[in-house]
Amino acid sequence: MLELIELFFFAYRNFVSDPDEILQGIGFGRAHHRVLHFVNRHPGMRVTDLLEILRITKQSLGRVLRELVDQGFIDSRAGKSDRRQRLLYLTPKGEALARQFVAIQSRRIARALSECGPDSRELCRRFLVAMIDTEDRGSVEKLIARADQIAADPSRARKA
Amino acid sequence: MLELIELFFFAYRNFVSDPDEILQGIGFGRAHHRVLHFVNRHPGMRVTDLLEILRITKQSLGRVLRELVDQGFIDSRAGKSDRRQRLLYLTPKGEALARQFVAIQSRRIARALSECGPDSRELCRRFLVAMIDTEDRGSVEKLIARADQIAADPSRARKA
DNA sequence: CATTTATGTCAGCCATGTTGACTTTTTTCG
DNA sequence: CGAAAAAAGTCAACATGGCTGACATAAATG
Repeated sequence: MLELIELFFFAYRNFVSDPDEILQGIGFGRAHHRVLHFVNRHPGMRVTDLLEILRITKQSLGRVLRELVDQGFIDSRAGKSDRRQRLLYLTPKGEALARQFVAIQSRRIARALSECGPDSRELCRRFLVAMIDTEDRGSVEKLIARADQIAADPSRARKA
Repeated sequence: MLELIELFFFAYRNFVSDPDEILQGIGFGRAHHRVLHFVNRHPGMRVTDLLEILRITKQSLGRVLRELVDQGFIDSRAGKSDRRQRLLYLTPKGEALARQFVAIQSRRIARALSECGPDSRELCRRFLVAMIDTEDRGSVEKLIARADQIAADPSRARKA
């Protein structure tokens, strides 16, 4: 059991070190990456959505989000049905960056999966799901499913 | 692929949230946990060993290690064959705390494995190993093997 | 219209990681 | 033997990113 504890630690450390290289080049940090990632996956999401997904305070988010907006990676627009809201979209610049992150993260996972064999993907997925708190699994899986739907049919994203 | 990226993020977040509860109660942080964990696994390890495993600077380590020593969780002794070195051991107080961490982390993993079925442990192990940089795998596996040996035969730990 | 909600801002603090520089003691090796 | 190297430690400053509390504005709600 201790072995898996340690392997999880080392694996995750390497997993996040890949995007770090990109982040360092642009003067951003991991918090920026996370924000960019989820806005990429959920165009038109609200600030509140991000707070819920990332489980950070609005002050923490505000700092990072402001930099991403100021530097042209994210576009923040008032909602149509509720003008208090700020709906978040990636700019083309932001999308290009997000693609870079996805690519570099996917590479590591793809390589790991290919080493483990053709049927390992599903078991790994199940393991990671099982590592998530029971009460959160539904919302995480729903979040992922919804993002996949949007990727398949972009008209499903929230409009502004 | 994006699914696994996100699942890994959420899984790890939950994984480290368990020890956080303990840490918060004693006014320590994750860096303390990591130090305690590896000293537990490698009694008699040197400061340099910790720096290498954790890949942090001696200044970072020094701060946390000092607190653990000052508060009686870790015992630091000069080496016999090289008096420059500081060999690190857990005190009984430190061991008790380390046991708590191991227990709470093991619980989550054990539950996840039991959900995935009897043969999933080996595949999960392989996946996590495969997620580690190729050039680090040897040393990580050796580190784990060595710790397991010490756990099986404590006389193999470094003496001070 | 009073209250609530969504977002944003100000401020201060904390944990932990980094860099650079310097110090002391001990070990190494020519 | 002594210069150089090594192990550890310390001081200082800074960065990132998370937190708390308080406050403000605009918009929505009942």
